[in-house]
Amino acid sequence: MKLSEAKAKFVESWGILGSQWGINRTMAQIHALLLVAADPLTTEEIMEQLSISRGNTNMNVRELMDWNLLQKVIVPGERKEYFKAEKDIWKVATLIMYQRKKRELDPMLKVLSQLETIEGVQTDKDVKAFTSAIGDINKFAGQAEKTLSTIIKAEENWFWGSFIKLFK
Amino acid sequence: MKLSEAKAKFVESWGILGSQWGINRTMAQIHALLLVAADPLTTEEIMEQLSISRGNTNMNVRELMDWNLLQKVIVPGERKEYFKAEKDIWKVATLIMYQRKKRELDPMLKVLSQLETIEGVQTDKDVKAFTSAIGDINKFAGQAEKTLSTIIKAEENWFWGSFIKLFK
DNA sequence: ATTATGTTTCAATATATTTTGAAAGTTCAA
DNA sequence: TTGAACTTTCAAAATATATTGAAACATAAT
Repeated sequence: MKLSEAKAKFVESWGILGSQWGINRTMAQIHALLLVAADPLTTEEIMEQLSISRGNTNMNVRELMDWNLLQKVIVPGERKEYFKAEKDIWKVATLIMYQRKKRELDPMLKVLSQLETIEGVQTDKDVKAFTSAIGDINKFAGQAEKTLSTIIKAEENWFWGSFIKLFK
Repeated sequence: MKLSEAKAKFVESWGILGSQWGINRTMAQIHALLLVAADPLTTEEIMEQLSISRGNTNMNVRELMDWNLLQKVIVPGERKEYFKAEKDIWKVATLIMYQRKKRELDPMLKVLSQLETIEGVQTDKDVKAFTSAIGDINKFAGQAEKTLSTIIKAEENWFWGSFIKLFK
């Protein structure tokens, strides 16, 4: 397989994977393109290589920067902005975990804790079933939150950062 | 908060969470409804409580059964089919992990391994960048695969272990 | 065998999401 | 201050996804 072909295949697969995880296809494709690029790319180059419009490129590049998955690169003497991706895949994973935890798990936990106390007698079969189910889910989500926090914290910490590299 | 209100809130939140993870909202809502229900529900009851059509209900219930998150319950003397959700939240989590691993991670690993060897000299900067990036991602995905398999396997053992105990 | 009850299918429709592209905005250099 | 180079915005269009509902199908009771 040739390099260009392999790149295209990777971009496509990463795009599909992203869309199955609630990330829009173009955003994932731009990310993929920059993950395997040797050098930073400009908006123009991204547009051309993925055959997408300027507006679409701009929007999704900004979104990726919000996630801290992309960085602007300033090339001295150039007006154009270049973009490069975070290449450390473990760092990529923790960045994504951090964003999703913040955007999804944390709000869910807030809702769940609100639902733990409801009106009605605990002897009522329906009340009992509900509080029991919510209690279990809350406990599980709380555990997940703790685990994720630990992983994310570990990555931020230099010592554990180095330690984790052993498993890469 | 009243029980009915709390249920509605939970169904809504679970639906939003699901849609952010590539699971359609209705599917997640049906799952939520049955997770906190004291007893199995019929298609009619699901339709009514979520205000959705028969076709929609049927499709998503079948999808949930494909994921093994729902089971049919036969009530003696009744024509109607009842459905109940797996309530063990850890079991739910591993069932979802299993399905997503099978549908998404495994195919991705297959693609990645195909991409590890490409034409061109390793001294080429672009080739080097590509193989290095893919190598890292592949290693990471392989580790994820192993970890998930271990978790899922452990859960299966636990499940069958308990199941077998019923016959002792 | 006929009817009543319940389930499944799927083309049409509705809804949601993504993408485009041109105009407006910004920044820099002369 | 002007204009060229580049970036951002956003309403309209395109695309993708989900939902409906009625007809076809299946099965049990009479």
